[in-house]
Amino acid sequence: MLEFKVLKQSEKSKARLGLLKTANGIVETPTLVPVATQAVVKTLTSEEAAAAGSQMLICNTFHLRLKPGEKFVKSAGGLHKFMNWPRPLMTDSGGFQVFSLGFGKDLGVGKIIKEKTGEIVRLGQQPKLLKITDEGVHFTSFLDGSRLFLGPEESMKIQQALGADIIFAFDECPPPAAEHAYIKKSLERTHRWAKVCLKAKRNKHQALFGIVQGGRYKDLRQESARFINSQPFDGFGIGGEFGEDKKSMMQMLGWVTEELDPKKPRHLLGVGYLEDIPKIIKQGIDTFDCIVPTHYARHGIAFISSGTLDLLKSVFLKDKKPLDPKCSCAVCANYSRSYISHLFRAKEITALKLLTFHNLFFFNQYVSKIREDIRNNKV
RNA sequence: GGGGGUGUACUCAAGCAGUCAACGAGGGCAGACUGUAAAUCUGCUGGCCGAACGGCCUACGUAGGUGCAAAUCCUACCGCCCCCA
Repeated sequence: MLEFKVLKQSEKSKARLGLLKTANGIVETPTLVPVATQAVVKTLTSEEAAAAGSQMLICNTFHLRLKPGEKFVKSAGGLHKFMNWPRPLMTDSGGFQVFSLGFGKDLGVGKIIKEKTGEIVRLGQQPKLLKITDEGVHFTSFLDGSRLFLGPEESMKIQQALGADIIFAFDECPPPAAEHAYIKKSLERTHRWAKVCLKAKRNKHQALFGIVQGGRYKDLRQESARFINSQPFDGFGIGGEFGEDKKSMMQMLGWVTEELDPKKPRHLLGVGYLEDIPKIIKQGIDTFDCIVPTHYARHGIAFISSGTLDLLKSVFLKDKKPLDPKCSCAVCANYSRSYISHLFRAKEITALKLLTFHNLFFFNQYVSKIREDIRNNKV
């Protein structure tokens, strides 16, 4: 099972240094959990993901249910063996797809909304591509049009077959800027589902995290955090939206972490622009996953100590420096901006791999430095 | 030498009298992306003025012509391609 030890609680902030012991290894926290939706960190082998400093990966129940189907993964001996990742693994429950394939797609918005919008989703509203009921969510597969139903039991069953070390309760990730009444109703559903997930069977080594929702509303965030905290979960996930700016985001995170048992790990779902990372850690977050380092890499953006580079820009063709002169990764040791820029402009797939590796290494290094800072009383 | 075809913006390529500064694609440029339907998506891409509607100028091989109006029709010339001798 899961063991979580807080090695040090910062006196300057809510940040803490910890060790998360899973059946497949130990994770030093705080840590970034790179996203491996389809049982792969896109463009990298599992060995490379590890070489980039990744300690734990998160795969997706929804995607693996559709492709290849959990039975193939199970017959391969589980996710760890299937993807050759003999280290800690998480699976997301599919709750995020309720949003990303639903209102997120309809409204053309991400999880976090930039401009002030007011309340744009009302109680009773349904997204176009899927139907949310009290039992679960009916999806239409984008692969072949087939119907897929995902509810708490289904999600748990699939996650049991996949066999990750940490699995998440099936939640509704509600759209940002939904009105209070919508979030309240959604929250009741998510809480009911949380109880169903707790009752469902899972493998002995699997820890179950409950997910706190509540949108941008303080009363609902607190209510959700208290409820999830009162249940026998092994840890917490914090999901949904966090308002329109970073300040409100940190405030909202604070409402939640205040209510959570400090002895259990907290995972923030899907947040992690580089500049967000120190802030969420200071709010008491232990682990967090984010597509940014890998996703942006495939779009040509390198994260470096002095900011970001867009390798698609022609200026980099004549730039012989490494991506980041201060970075000690294998890509920076061996390749120039010029070369990587050329590969991008020539649409060579190796470009994606080189940048993904660097970004991941850079993010992991960045978080490792924060762990150091917590240890040394700097954070 | 005879016959046929063709020449369009950075490139390829549509258009074959007015709705054409010219479809589309590539390239170029700019922007977006936070529990990944994402090696993706969006916008711009002749010049000048304008926030915009729009206006003016220059442009469809070259030079003339017809016509209210030409990338589109006619004449000559130039270049490329194919077939026959």
